[in-house]
Amino acid sequence: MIEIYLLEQFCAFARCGTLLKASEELHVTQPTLSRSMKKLEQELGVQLFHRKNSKLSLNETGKLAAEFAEKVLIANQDLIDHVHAYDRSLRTISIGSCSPFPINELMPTFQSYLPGKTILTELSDSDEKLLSNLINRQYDLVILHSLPEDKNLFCQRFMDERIYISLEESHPIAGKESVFFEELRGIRILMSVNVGFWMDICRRHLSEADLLIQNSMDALDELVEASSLPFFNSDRMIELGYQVPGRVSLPISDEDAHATYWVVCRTEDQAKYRSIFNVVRGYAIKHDERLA
Amino acid sequence: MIEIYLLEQFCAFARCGTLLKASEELHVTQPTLSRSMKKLEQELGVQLFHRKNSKLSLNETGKLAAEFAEKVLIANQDLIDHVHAYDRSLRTISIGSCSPFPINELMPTFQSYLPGKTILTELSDSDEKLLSNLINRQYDLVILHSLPEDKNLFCQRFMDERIYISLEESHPIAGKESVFFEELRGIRILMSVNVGFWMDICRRHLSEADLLIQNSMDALDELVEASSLPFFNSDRMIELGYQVPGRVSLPISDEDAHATYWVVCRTEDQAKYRSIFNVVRGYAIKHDERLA
DNA sequence: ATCACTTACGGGTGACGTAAAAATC
DNA sequence: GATTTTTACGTCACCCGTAAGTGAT
Repeated sequence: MIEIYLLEQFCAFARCGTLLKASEELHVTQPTLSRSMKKLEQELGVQLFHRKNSKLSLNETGKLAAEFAEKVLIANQDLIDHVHAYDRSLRTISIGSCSPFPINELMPTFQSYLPGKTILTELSDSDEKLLSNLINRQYDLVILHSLPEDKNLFCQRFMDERIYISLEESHPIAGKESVFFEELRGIRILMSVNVGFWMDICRRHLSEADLLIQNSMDALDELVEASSLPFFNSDRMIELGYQVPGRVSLPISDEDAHATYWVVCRTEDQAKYRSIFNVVRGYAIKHDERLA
Repeated sequence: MIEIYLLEQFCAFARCGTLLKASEELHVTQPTLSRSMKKLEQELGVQLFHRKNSKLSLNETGKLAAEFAEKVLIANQDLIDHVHAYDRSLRTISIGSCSPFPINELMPTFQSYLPGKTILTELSDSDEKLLSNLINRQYDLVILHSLPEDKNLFCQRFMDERIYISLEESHPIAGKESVFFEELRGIRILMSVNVGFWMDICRRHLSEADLLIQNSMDALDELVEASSLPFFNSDRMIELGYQVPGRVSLPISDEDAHATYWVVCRTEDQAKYRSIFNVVRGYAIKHDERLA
C-alpha cells in the first residue's frame, strides 16, 4: 500500500509541472518532494518520470498513476466528508419550511423536544424542492403549504395563515372590509425577502416594480416606522400583536392569499418526532374548535 | 487526509471484531492498534467506537467510516495494480493464437522485430474469445483461422495448414492417397492437448474415446516412438521434417481439416507491427506462388 | 485467572528542513 | 547567472514493541 502523503505530493507535482511549484502549493521544501517522488517510484517498483536536462516530468506510466492517485485522494476525502456529515447529522436536525411563520411558531417546541440538537432551519419558495430534499435526507422535517401524496411520508396539518395588507388609516382603501390583490395594483408595498412561497404569490398578482423587497426584517421595520408605505401582514402576525399604530390591516380575499401548513417527515422517522407532531396536532385541533 | 496505514488497521478491526485478532492478522501488536484507533478518531474528530466493559466495537459512524475506508483501500490497490499492469504491458507483447503452428513459425520474427520485449503467447480454441481479448487489449496480436470483419482491426493472411494422419506403413488404410475423418472412426489416435481449435475439429468428427489426448509434447513424442498408434500431423509439420520412420502421413480431405491463418491487430497498432506484417505477407505471397 | 483494551516508556525509522552541489538553460 | 533537481546531513516526529495496568467475565 502507498501512503496518502506520497500520493498528495505526487498529484500536486502532476498538477503543477515542477517540484518547486508543487512544494510551494504544499508548503514543504522542494528537496522533500524530490525525495518523495523517488520513494514513490521505488515503492511501486516502476519508472514514473522522465529525468532529462534536470527537468522532471511524468512518463506515460506516471500519467496513468496520477489519474489513479487522484481517485485515491478523492476516496479519502469522501471518507472524511461522509463521516463528518453523518456525525453532524446525529447532532443536528434540519428543517425546511415554505414560510417563516410556522418555523417561528414551532421553534420553542423543537428546542424542548430535541434537547442537545442543533436546529438548522431553511426557507424555500417551493414545496417540490422541500419534498425532494426531505426524501434525500437533506431535511428531517419540512413545513409545506400543500398536502403531499406519498405513503413514505407522514403528514400532520398544522395551522392556517392568511396574508393581510397593512395601510395608513388615511389610505383611500383603508375603509374597506377586505381587498383583492387586483385592487393593490399600482400601490408600492414593502415586504421582506424572507417570506418563502409568499413571494411567489405576490409576484404572481402584482408587478415587480410595486414590491419594495427588503433584505432584512430590521430594514423592513425601520421603513414601516419611517414611511407611510403599506406592507404585508397576516392574521397570525396580528394575533401575536404585530400591529402598527395609525394603520389598519385588511385581509386579502384571494384564494391563494390563504395557506394551510402541513408538517411532514419521512414515515420511518415518525416515531422519532412523535412529541413534536402531538404539539402540531394540538394547534390544528385548537384551530378547528375556534371555527366551530 | 488520513494515512493508509490507519485505514488498513481500521478495516482489519472492522473485519475481525477485536483488536487482538486484527493485530494477529496484521502482524503487529495489539497496543499498536489501540493507539491507532484513537489516532484515527482524533484525526477525524469524531467518535467511531463504543467503549464499554473493556470491549471495543464500532458505532454507527464507525460502520459508515469502515465502508468508506474499504473504498479507499480498494482505490489504493487499484492504483498499484493498474500501474504494474501498464508498466508490464510496456515491456510485454501478448499474442493469442488459435493454433500452435503459426506461433512457432513466427516466433523468430517476433523476437527479432520486438527487441527487448517479453513475448507472451497463449493458445485458445475460439476465434471469438481471441478477438474480444484483442479488442479489450488483453492481446496485442492474435492469429485466427477465420477473417474477422471489423474496420477497427487490421488483418493479414499468413499461411495455410492441412492436418494429416500419420500411420504405420502396415496399417490397413496406409495405402490410400487421402482419408476422410469418417474413415478414422474407431481408430485410437494420439494427439496433444495443445492444438488450439484443431481439438474442436477432431472432437466434432471423432468420438472422445478414440482420442488419446496427451498433456505434453514430450509424452506424445514418447508414445509415438514406443507404440504403433496413429497420430495427427500436418503439411507444415511435414515440411519442417517432422516425419517418423516406418510411417506414412495421409492428408485428411475434409473441408475443415484445412485452415487459412490470419494475423490480426487493432488498426491503431498497425504501424507498430508493420515489420512483422511484412514478414507475414511474405509467407502469403510465397504460398500463392507455390500454388501457381 | 483470563481476556480485552489502555497507559507508559524507550527505541529506531523515516519524513522533513537546511545547506550545498550538479546540471541545464 | 538563473532555474531546477539532486545529494548530504542533522533533527525531530511518530510509529512500533515491551511491559505494566485496568476492568470485566
